[in-house]
Amino acid sequence: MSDDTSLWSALADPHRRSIVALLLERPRSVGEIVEECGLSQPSTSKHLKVLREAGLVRVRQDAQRRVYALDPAPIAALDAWLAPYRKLWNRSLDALGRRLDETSDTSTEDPSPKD
Amino acid sequence: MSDDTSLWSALADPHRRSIVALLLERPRSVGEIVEECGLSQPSTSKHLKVLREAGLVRVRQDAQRRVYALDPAPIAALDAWLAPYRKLWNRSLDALGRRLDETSDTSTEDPSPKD
DNA sequence: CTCCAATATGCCTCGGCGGTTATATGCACG
DNA sequence: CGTGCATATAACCGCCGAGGCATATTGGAG
Repeated sequence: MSDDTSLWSALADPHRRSIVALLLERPRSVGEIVEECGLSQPSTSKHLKVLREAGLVRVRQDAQRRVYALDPAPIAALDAWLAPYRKLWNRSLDALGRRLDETSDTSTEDPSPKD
Repeated sequence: MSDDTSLWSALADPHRRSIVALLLERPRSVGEIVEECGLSQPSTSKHLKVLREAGLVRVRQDAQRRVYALDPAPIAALDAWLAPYRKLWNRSLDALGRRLDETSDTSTEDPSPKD
């Protein structure tokens, strides 16, 4: 059930955004995630449950370990939500940039999210 | 300044997302917003305060009315946050068989969304 | 079968959020 | 100056979410 609200509220938590950022690098087991973001194991498991129910992550069972990985679909949904607004800020950036420069590409320059 | 968390949690509420969507069409006074999304006036004012403090909206005072309008900057921040993940799901779409001739730049290449 | 390691889940507490009602503030107008 | 409209704020309350601790569950090793 990945309705928009569960997706947004899943990402509203900074710890969960950290987890998502971790999983962007590579899939990880719960233990790794616990160690990386310094939360307790039960708390981490709960966050992972929220992310799971929001459709943001998937689990693969490997012996006793459970390896979590990002599911790109909800990210795409976010992107779709964002699309109309992107027009808006492109427009206003354009209005600004008209006086500044011709740099129309102010987008993806950030290789690593730290959040 | 609006940290990421206040931005995300501001958008985590469906009513606030409705308000933002309303303001995407055009700036509106509080009364209009109240009428459109069916909330009470105090509740609406609170939501607007949250959006204001997240930097998502700005106010212009017009006599007794206060006209709210979208500020595109935080939307751009969201877009920036999304960028690394967008690469991910582009990749997976590719894995599904889509042949995207992307060179190395999967950034905003002006998708020209239709109205 | 038993024990252990890895993870999930239940209960409890607490702080914050969203809603409502009542009230304050600010501005225009007679 | 007082009245009325538009909006913000205060005070209060119910609820949900996040964290901690203890415990259940599951799979593997011996």
